[in-house]
Amino acid sequence: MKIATWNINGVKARIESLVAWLKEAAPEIVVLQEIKSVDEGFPREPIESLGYNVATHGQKGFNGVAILSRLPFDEVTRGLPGDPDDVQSRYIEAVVSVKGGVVRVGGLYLPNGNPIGTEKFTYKLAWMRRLEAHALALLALEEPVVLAGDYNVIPEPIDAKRPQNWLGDALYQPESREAYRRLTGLGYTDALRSVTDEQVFTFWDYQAGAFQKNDGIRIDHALLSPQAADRLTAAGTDRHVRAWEKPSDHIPVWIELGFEP
DNA sequence: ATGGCCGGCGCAGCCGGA
Repeated sequence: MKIATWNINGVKARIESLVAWLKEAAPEIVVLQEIKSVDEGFPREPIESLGYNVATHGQKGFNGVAILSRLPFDEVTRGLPGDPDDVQSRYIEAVVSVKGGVVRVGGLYLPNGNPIGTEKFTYKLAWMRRLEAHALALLALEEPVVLAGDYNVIPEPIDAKRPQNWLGDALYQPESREAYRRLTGLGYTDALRSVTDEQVFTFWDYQAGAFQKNDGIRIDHALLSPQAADRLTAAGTDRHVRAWEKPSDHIPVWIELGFEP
């Protein structure tokens, strides 16, 4: 089964591209970030028409995440545990049944954190601590777990065309990269990095002709619990989508797991 | 070499993004 993540930067602005991509990529499960919509404003119909169940965790104007699944949801939970006062919609998790068990998918939109030295960066690091705690708790379930989304972390120098340009940026701070490494240290596998050593990007800024110059970064990731990593057969990106009319600045990232629906 | 964008909100121009 194919599971994908895509920061679409506004679901209403991207609905035509989303439908076109769902038709061609045909993923079983998709997590979306930056839907920038309240739940009632989410364009469910064109997606449900393609055979997807839709669960949203929206917010007015910015942020917002969603999960689409051709398999019925056994369970959906909204919000990342660990801070009841956090009002930002950045996490949604669902469980679906497959032959012989379940797959659990968490879709996340990790805070950008810029500029460093402000409460925005503090919030990012606190959010990553909460994600770490939740990821650890999920390991105890011994299920195939996929934590996919826009992590807003450039893990290594190879993950940026010009790493020196990101030295003062929250996406590439030592604290951000350490927090990401703690997730893999728990036993989660960076799916894309486990299938290739090559430079792969998932984001190119709208400004300065960044895509034309391939001045990109890899910040959208899928982390796999051991039970999911054991079933990983492929991982990749849909780079051509960035060249479409009115593109998101991020592209879809996908994995294939050897589970039968 | 430098600087160059986009979506939402709401109807001008700012906020947030990365």
